[in-house]
Amino acid sequence: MELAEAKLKFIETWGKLGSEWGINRTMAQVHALLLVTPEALTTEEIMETLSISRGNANMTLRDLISWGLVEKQHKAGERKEYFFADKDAWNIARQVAQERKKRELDPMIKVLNELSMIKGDEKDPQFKTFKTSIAGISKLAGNVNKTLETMIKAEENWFWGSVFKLFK
Amino acid sequence: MELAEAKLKFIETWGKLGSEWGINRTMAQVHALLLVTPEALTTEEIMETLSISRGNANMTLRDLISWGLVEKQHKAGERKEYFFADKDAWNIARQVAQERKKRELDPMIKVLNELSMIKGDEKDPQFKTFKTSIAGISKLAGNVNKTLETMIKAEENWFWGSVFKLFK
DNA sequence: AAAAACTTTCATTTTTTATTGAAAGTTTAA
DNA sequence: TTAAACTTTCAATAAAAAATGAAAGTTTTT
Repeated sequence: MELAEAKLKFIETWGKLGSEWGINRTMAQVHALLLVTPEALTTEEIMETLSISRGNANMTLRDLISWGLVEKQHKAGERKEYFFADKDAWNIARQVAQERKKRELDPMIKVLNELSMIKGDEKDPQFKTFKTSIAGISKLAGNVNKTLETMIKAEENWFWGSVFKLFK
Repeated sequence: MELAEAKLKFIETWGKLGSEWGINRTMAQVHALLLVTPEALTTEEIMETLSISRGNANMTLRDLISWGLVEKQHKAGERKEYFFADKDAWNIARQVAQERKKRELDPMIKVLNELSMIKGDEKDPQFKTFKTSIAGISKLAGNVNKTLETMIKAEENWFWGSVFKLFK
């Protein structure tokens, strides 16, 4: 396989994975492109390589920046903005974990806490099932939350080292 | 908050979470409904409660069964099928982990392995960046994979106990 | 063997999500 | 100050995903 072909394959695969996990395919593709590109790229270059419009490229890049996965760069004497992705997989994972926690897990936990409060007749099977199910999901969400907090702060080797020491 | 209201809130929230994670909102809602319902429900009841069509209910339930989250039940002397969800959050998490691993992580790892094979000029920055990025992602994917394998086989208390012993 | 009770399929429609591109906005340079 | 270089916005359009519902399929009962 040629390098060019491999890059395309990676962009396609990363895009597909993203879309399966609720991340806009184009956004994942732009990220993939930047991941396999040593230099920072301009909007123009990204538009051309991925055949997307200026508007799409602009909004996608803004999104990637808001996810903390891409940063703007400026080259001396040039007006254009360049975009560059952190290539470190652990940083990427932490960043994604942090954002999804903030955007999705934290609000979920908030709702679960509200729902846990509900009072009712302990003899009513409807009530009991509700209580028990919510409690179980709350507990799980709490454990995931703690693990993510640890991960977000952790250094890669320490984290996996810790995990695998026990799992062996 | 009334129980009925709380149920609706849970169904809505679970549906939203699902859609953010690439799972059809209706599918997550049907799952949520079954999670807070002690008895098994018929297609008819699900259709009515969630205001969805017969076709949608049928396909969604089949999907949930294929994810291992819901099972069919038959009541003696009745022709209708009833649907019931496992309420155990750890079972649900394991089941989802197992399916997503199979459907998404495993294929990703396969592609990453192919892409890792590529040979080229170590002096070429394009090539070097590609190699390094893919290697980093591969390593991460491998660690996630191992952790999921452990989790899928694990008993809940042992798993979280192990994780938190180290993280403290 | 025909009707009744129920489930599944799938072409069509609806809804949701993503993309386009031209116009408006902004910043720098002439 | 105005033109050039570049970025952002957003109404309109297109594409993708989900939902509908009527017809076809299946199994059981009469």
